[in-house]
Amino acid sequence: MENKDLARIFSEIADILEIQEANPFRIRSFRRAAQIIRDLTFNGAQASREDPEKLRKIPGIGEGTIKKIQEIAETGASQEHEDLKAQIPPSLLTLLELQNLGPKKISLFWKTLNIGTIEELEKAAREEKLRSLPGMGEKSEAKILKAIEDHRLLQGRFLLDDGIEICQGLMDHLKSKVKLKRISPAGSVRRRRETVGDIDILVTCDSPLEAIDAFIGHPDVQEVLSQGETKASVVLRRGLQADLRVLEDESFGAALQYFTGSKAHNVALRERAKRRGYKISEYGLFRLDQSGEEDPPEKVAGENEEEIYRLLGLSLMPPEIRENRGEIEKAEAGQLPDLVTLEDIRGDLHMHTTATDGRNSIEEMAAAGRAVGYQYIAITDHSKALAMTGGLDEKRLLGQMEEIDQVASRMGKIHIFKGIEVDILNEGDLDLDDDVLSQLDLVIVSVHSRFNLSRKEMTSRICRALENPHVNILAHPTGRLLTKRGPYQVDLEQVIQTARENRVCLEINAHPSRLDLSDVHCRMARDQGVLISINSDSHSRKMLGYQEYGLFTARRGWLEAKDVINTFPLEKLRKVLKKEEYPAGDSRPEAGNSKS
DNA sequence: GCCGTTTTCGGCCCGACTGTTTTCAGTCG
Repeated sequence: MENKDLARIFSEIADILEIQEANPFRIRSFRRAAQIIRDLTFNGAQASREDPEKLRKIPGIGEGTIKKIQEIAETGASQEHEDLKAQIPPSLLTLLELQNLGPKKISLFWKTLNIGTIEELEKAAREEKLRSLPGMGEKSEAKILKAIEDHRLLQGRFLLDDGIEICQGLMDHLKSKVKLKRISPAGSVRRRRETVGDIDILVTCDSPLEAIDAFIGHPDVQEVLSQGETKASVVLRRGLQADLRVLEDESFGAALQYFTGSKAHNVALRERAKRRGYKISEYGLFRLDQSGEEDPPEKVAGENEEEIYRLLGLSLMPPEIRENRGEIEKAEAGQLPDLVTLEDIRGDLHMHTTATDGRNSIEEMAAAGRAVGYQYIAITDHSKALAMTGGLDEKRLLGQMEEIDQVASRMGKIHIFKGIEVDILNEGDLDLDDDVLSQLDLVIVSVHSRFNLSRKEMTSRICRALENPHVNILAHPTGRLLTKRGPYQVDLEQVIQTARENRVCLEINAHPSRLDLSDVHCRMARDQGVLISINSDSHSRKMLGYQEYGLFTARRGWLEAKDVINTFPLEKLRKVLKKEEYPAGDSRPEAGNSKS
């Protein structure tokens, strides 16, 4: 039993209790437990049997939680969870995924109109049956229809971290069951797209049928869609489709190229091949005879990707940029970007501590940063407007700055920047006084409220904040939550220009559910010479590892190390934060020519 | 459900916004 599965049970219990209007503090306990379990650095189910004291010592985990974990570890389920599920329609919880719809409203709709599914809710809203309910009106009805529309648009895709994890699990399973020669993920997982629609795995081996059997025999397989000698398709328990293809060694590279895509990239590549007298397929690159007929086709490449690209006059390009956004032209000219790598990253400039809504102390975060080899980190807790997190006011912030000095003197080796993630208020004012901001090394600004301003209002609100001379970084610039909430309306071109003029950097928030800036906007910023900071926005030390996902997005946005400030050595970064330097893009040859 | 302690039960991050009300409930972060 994985921590994620355990955590899901606890949070579902909380969801159902909430709909039933149970004791809110009990609900909060379940949620807290779910969060803690999700973030455990060891297997919780296993610990509950072998060393329950290890769990008991964690604040927020009490006897009740431990008993539940033990029960789930032993029986695979929790009786209370099962009982609760039996009391509501199974689909009721999915209504919680709709924006602006919480447990109270859902409970009301269910109890008065017997609404248990999104479809029923939509019907009721269209028939104007909701508006007569207490606390409801025309506008609420319209908002619900909008939320349903948003939900449909975002449905059916999974976050990249889930995709990678599920894919890795399947690959590990295959490797443990069958002797494989080669194995690789393909598709959007390999391209590191921010969300993935399905999982593609390619293998070569001597016994294809065994590979197929092992694949469909995975414990998470819920349904086998198709099963043949070289290919199988399944639906996994979590609703995601996965495909396995078993190949010959000599066509592995061709298949990898073909199934990695993207579709647009492949179409462009096939056109190019045809112009040059080739045909390209999942089985290889074939030279056609003079007449353009393929009889007999001569296979000239297929075992590895590099050969195929080389014969088409192209250097091999990283999977992340295969989107037909100009990479083929650059590859032809030998001008592919030298993409930033994880090894280039020297620090993390956005993280929280127990002073607000983080779960580790300054010292713990610094130690964790040092452990991953960082030269510097920045402590950037929330400001007071975010009351729910216990955001810092001026006085507490000054206290924290002193504390950072003390920790820094103890820690040595890793540099700790004193920072803040200060809220951008309604009109673009900042939530803390300028004279305190001026004493910090690093000021991050971000929007956490009033997401539905008009595009014009939001743009001017954000730009006004960027004009404050103390501001260094705009965090999660569009506020989106992948698969849950779209970006707020904002003119990013205007924001990018304002950032450039004021020597402000834009963030790639590396949290897998944000990845904000997106790859495309990242490229846009880069082309305008705006510097980027890749930040984990960690709320616990474990989350420092999210940097990898920010890095994927940066690579998909064509960033090189010189575009990313947290690849800079300490002294250079200091100058950027003081706005003495802003070494980006002044003479970027392709500035303004990004092809999309 | 968890915690701390006043060892046996009471308290448990909260402010802003929206749409509905005519003083507030629900949702979000």
